[in-house]
Amino acid sequence: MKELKIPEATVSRLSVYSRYLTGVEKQGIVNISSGEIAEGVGGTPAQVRKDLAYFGEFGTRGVGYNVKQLNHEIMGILGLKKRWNVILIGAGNLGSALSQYRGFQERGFNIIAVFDNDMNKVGLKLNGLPIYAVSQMAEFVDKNDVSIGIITVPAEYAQDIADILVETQNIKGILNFAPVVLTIPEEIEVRDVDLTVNLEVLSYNIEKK
Amino acid sequence: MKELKIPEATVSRLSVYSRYLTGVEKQGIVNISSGEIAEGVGGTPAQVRKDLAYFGEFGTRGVGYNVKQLNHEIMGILGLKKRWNVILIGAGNLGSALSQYRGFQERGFNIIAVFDNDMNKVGLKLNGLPIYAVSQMAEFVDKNDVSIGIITVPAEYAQDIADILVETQNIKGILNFAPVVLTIPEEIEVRDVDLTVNLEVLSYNIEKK
DNA sequence: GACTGTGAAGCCATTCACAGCT
DNA sequence: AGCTGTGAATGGCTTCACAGTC
Repeated sequence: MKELKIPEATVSRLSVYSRYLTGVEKQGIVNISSGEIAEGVGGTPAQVRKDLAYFGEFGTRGVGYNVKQLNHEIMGILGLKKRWNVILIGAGNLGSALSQYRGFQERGFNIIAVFDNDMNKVGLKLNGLPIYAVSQMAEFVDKNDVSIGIITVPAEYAQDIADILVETQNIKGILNFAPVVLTIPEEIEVRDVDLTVNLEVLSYNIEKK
Repeated sequence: MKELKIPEATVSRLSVYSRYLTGVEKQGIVNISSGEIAEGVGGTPAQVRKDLAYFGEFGTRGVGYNVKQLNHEIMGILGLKKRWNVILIGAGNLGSALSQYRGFQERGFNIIAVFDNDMNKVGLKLNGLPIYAVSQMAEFVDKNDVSIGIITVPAEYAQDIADILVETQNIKGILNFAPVVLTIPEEIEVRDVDLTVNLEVLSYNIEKK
């Protein structure tokens, strides 16, 4: 095992491997080769082995990997052995969809509250989750050990929300769905999810032909 | 201008540049430098110039780029001068969110119908869009010149939906939100959007520190 | 003086190919 | 024989640095 710089693409793939392995595990399969994993996730065997080798020697030569054990290792690497408390800001359509998204729960992310500035929504529930006013957000974050915020407000409000989250000193990461670049101190992790970019790359690739 | 292989990352960034320029254009700004674009989208000036240079010489030395003209060029490159007819398969939460998502409309993607196999939903409207049965999908695609399908069904049904879309001979691209690898003939473009991967990379980056 | 366009250099990620275990 | 782990080779993307143009 080497303590090298890990490619971000490797980390993304580990996440995919882990979800795939979770499914395989449920089927009761005990061992799996890099080739089988590659097949299952749409990659190459060499890539799978290289990705895993950044973090240790998890396999057995001639045999492959123990599914359960490997998945456990990967989840440890990704920080998924514990559960994360997450809040969602923006009770619009996308926020509503994400608040109910099974995948987050299944992978250890508990969305515990939703925040919005629309006073018609505040006090109501969104898929069983309480909706609070943004003015209550900082206090809530600190009291409830929230470390990740998901921003699904319109672009023009995203920076304001980010500023409040940063101030809490508890938030360590932000998943931003607003199509705007956030200015955030670098000790806080930010990832942008851009839904239209994906459609536009598709459009480009189609037209190119 | 060279007809080289274009990095996919470049295409993604062009999409971001274009959306940014659309905003700048609305402010009535006429010219912009690579440095200003970089600032606006969170990149570097050299990157911006290199990305654009793959497709032509759009700027003026000493001056910069004409905002409106550059945006028009980029939209042409991305295939966004026309509008695309899009259908959405899966009238669940995520589908509902996407069907209403402004960003798609604004960028030239018309979602014209939603399909679902839940007979309690079929016949109803989702944010003003008709919900049809999946059995009607192939016919609809061919009659309405639909070229892109957005899959938001659970993982276990995604391949079946993809198979139907492929059969239509009209669909040219698929945006897949199901966390599963689709088997698709290579003449059809596929892009996967994986929501949990982003959260897990965030988790990894937070833990790493 | 300001800013683009671009070859060259540098850096990062993927693929290859094989030694090393079981 | 089968499959992992990994240095080396390759390929691709980004950054640098400067010539070219206005």
